[in-house]
Amino acid sequence: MSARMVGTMDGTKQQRRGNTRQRIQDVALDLFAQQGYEKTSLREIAESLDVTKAALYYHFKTKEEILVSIFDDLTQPILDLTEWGKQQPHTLETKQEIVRRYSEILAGAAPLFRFMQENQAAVRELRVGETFKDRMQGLREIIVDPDAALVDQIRSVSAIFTLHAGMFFIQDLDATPEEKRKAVLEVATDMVTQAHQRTKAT
Amino acid sequence: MSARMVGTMDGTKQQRRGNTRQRIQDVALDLFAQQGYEKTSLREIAESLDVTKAALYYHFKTKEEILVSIFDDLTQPILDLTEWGKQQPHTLETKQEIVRRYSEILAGAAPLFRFMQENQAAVRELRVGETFKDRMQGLREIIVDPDAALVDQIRSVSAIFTLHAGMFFIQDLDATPEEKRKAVLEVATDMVTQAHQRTKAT
Amino acid sequence: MSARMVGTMDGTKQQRRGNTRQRIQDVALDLFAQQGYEKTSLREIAESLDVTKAALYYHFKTKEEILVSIFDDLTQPILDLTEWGKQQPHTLETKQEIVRRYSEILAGAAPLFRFMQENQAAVRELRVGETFKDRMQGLREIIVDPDAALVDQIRSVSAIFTLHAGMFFIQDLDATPEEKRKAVLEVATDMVTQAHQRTKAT
Amino acid sequence: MSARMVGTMDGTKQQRRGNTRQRIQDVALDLFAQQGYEKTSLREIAESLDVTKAALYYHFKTKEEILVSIFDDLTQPILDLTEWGKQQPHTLETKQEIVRRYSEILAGAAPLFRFMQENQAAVRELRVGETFKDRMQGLREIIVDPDAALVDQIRSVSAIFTLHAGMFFIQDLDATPEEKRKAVLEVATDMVTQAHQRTKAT
DNA sequence: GATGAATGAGTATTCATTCAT
DNA sequence: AATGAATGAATACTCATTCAT
Repeated sequence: MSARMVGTMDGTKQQRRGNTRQRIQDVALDLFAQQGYEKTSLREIAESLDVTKAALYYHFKTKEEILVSIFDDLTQPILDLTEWGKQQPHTLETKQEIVRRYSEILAGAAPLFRFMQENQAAVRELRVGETFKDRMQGLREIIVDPDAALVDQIRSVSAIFTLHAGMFFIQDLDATPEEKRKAVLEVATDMVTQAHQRTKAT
Repeated sequence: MSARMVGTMDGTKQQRRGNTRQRIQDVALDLFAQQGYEKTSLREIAESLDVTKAALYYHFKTKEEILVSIFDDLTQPILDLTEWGKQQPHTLETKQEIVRRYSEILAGAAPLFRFMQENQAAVRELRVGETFKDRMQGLREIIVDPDAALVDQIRSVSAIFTLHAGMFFIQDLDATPEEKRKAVLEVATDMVTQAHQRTKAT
Repeated sequence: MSARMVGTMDGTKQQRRGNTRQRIQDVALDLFAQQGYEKTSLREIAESLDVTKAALYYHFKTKEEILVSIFDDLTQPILDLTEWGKQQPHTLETKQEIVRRYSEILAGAAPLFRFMQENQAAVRELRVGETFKDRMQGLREIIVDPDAALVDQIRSVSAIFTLHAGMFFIQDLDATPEEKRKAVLEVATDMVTQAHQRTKAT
Repeated sequence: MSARMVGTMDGTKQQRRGNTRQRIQDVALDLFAQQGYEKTSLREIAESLDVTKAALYYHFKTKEEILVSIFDDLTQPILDLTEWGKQQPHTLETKQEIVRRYSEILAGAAPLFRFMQENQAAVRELRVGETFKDRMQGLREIIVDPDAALVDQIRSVSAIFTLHAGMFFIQDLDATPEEKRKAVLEVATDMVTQAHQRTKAT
């Protein structure tokens, strides 16, 4: 269920060698995503792992740092994508490719993005809040043409939101996850395309 | 900043007539929206109003009930809109009108909707969580055509999501709030229109 | 169910003329007996009667005073009995008569005595605690012969305790309440008789 | 005064090794017995021990659990006695032995039994309430002959109550505690004997 | 690489009581 | 004869964090 698989080849209890840090991150992310950041207590995380709270403090300085560490690991791809995007010409093809790759990133770390979406208030005063905003801002600067009409700027931004929405608000639609992801991507691509073309048509 | 203004014409402290209940709701909504539901304590609300915590309990049975009361008051318009929508033919014009009116409802109770958006995790296990889901579901059933292609269903849902996102994620764009609202509405209308027309074209 | 019946001949809501004080006492005693003194809140009493807490304060100065008023009304018979007993010769017949009459008093105000028995800790630091002790002490002085052997003194005290216990700890025995009361009375009388006779035999 | 002594040979404050749990139980029982369960707050217990309230929660999950733990430790002997009694023939000698041993158990955990007696109302809705009832029921089944006349059944039950009463309602009689315990035991034994013989005489 | 024991600050909630109307 | 509005003090309980071992 978790973002990163923890190889537990043998069912023995003695698998906890050097991987405790990872296990904490995995369990924490699952709980954060399910119940929210504030509602998830360190006691809960510790009990889920069958270690003491103090053990968490051996690996992380604070509760926030657990989140930060997960976040940093899992949002690195956004940075990479932005970096790549900046070096490309601002063509339609680039934008479409960004949208496509972003869709993959989202799918690859769904619990984290779900968490970020559903805990904006809690996350706002945490360091990750700012960082996330910055990373998203980076993406925006590539996708949104500052010379475009307001409507088209919004169309571009909305393309990204559509991807986000697609991850969580569409679960009841009647299709396989993969079909849905494809369809969402198509809609988002479409929006970014329309925005681009209308701008160039001016 | 609050949804409903509490006229305090005179600065005197002795204005505590019958309006305390309202004042609690107003202050609570502001704080919930700013800091999140969990992070906002009853102590904080009470201190903001210069009353004791016990006074809050005279007016509301629990913390949750404060939220519920605000929510019930402020989301009634969605119910009304859905009711109206159900009685209309499922034409393009109806859908556009729904989008337009929904945009107005959103603008009219912005702090609440911002709160709901940013506190989904916290709200999920509260009664308002379910209720909100239900109310949104009602809207969806009018706007989304079950016979439409998957992409077009997504386009419709995304239109609504765009309206929501538009309220909070677009603040840095360079335009007045009213211009932005108009533009967001235009994009959303456009999406719903495309979804409708593509479906009918089949 | 309550100690004193409140004539509610008509089912109308308007029966609350001058009897509110009484109704408070009745409801309070029932709740005190069921849940204990500490666990019964004035809110609960008020809600049971469909009046406000403040109304209770119109009739009684404090929570304790509600209990005191009930207690004073209902334990008067013990005082009367003691008064009567003092004027009698300390014969066996007198003691037996005391036991018999006390059994009736107990049966006539069962909820109060149950309450006193089950809430000794709570009642100890209330005025009624002291008062009750005093009243029981009065009875004891008549029934217990100071010249009797220790065992026989205990036998006498235990007779009274048997009456008390008989009211509540014997509910599962297979007999009608009236049969049980009679049987308990017989045992108690027997104990007091044995105590008396052994003493006189010396 | 407490049931179990906590050896604090040195008066130093730094004795907090592994005995905190025990100290909590001891202090709690003393306070519960003195003031009642409801009236005794965790703050009070904590302050008596010079630790914080949170420390109590490290050792016990709830206030009730403190009581349960004390209760379980201290009423185990009743279970043992019942177990023993079940394996014996239901002779007079067995019943007398049961009464004798029960008297010792009572004396050995006087504060707890005093507490149970004086806090029946409070204890009724706690787990210990049910458990205690069950344990007493076990004893009763051995001592009370179901074929005996109602009076004799009551006589047997009353024997047990006499033991209880003996612990608390006889403090003002003029004799040493040990003398009193002996005398109470004699009375109780007598009652059980009479009940037994009358039944067999039939 | 962890635990056992504890803390300080906080939380939502409840209670008996007051008082102007 | 009673209410509406409020208070001050308390309660059981939780949390993130610390630190000696």
